[in-house]
Amino acid sequence: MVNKKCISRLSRYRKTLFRFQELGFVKVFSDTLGEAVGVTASQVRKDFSLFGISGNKRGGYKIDQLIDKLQNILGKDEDQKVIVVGLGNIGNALIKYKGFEKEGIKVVAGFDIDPTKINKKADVPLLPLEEMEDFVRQNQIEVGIIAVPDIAGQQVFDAMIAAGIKGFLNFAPIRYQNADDVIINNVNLQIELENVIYFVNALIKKKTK
Amino acid sequence: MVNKKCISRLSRYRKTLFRFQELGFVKVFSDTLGEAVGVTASQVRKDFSLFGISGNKRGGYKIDQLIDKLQNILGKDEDQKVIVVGLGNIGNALIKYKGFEKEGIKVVAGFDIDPTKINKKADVPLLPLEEMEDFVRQNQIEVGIIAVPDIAGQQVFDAMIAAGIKGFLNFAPIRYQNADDVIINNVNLQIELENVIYFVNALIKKKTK
DNA sequence: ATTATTTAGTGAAAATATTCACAAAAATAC
DNA sequence: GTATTTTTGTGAATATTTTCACTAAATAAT
Repeated sequence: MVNKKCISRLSRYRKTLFRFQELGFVKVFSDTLGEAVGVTASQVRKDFSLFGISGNKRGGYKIDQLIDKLQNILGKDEDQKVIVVGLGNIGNALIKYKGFEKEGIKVVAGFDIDPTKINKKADVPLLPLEEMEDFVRQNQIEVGIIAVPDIAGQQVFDAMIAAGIKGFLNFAPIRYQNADDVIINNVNLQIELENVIYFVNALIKKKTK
Repeated sequence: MVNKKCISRLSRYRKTLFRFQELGFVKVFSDTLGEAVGVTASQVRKDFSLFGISGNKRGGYKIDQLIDKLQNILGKDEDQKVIVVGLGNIGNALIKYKGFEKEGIKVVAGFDIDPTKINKKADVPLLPLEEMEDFVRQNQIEVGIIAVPDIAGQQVFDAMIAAGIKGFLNFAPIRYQNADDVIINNVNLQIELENVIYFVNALIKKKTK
């Protein structure tokens, strides 16, 4: 079944395939790719079969074609424009982060309610929050990153929905109300870190007993 | 079964319980808590049962006791010290990020190979990478955050392992070699964003057809 | 006191996700 | 040109996770 985890794997396959391509490889097998990505060969084949991607028996998959198909599935035929709302530590980091551009994702603007954060002439323009809705409509932005404090989250979310944003990468540690018909992917760094701490403690307990 | 997702839910329960506690509530039911967190009541009860947490039939769970037990499980009886390696955009943001402190997690130092990033007198000291191993040993750090470029990842990882770090929150988009007996939690913001983009496109296709 | 109601705790069932295992196709070897 | 090997594609089997559904305990109502 096609779910979040499955799509993440496709992203990882693609990334690995780019690397293989750069190294001059032309074809790849499910076991090679699987090993590089850290999944089983069956998983690779099952994922591909789910999306109707096929290779050649005994011949593996042609890397070029495979990348093309993945690009198509992951929607990277053209650049994807995203905005960042909230220019605190995380928001600012994401705007400066170069990793997105490689995959055809372009952060086109940042927004904040704090006037001291505004810089319309910056490389990626940093604009006042009240300009967000117009900007989104004019530039037909579909995806936004929320990096505001939890207290401001719902309000910002509502405004983004009103402007027409359909997908959210959300760093604010809250669950949004009226979130039907949109995609929300929550990233909670606190929880991720707590997870590490739990399993480290579990590991150490296991060893000492 | 106790897995990453399950522990994440415990973290979310705890967070929600703190909120309830602040609002003056004394007890909570599995359905109330579940709704607040966004999971079913059965899921809440199952999770608790897995860790031997019990409430009272018809009486629900006492919030104080519940928090205590969760603190115990998640290892927050005392402060957890972590370091950040890599003082680029993400690394810096994490050092300044206040969200961790609330849950008893303290970022005690940052490290980078670039001398211009060093500031030993900062609130959270920013130190040269070569001091990392000593620092980790002297302060008995068990958990570290890797926020270096992928190219530097493995080397930094090896050094951290050598110093005795047992758990990693990793932002570098690579899979580490020789990663047995340690905990690695990978966070890949690119993949998370690509996920949103995929599902937004899928959503829009579904509507227009 | 007795009855009715609510809610935890938990095995069983259902739903999901992953792996297995093998047939069929393609390439290679002889 | 036939046999052998390799690797895909996939239905079946297995494993994992979540939900269901019911028992039993606690509380409240009569």
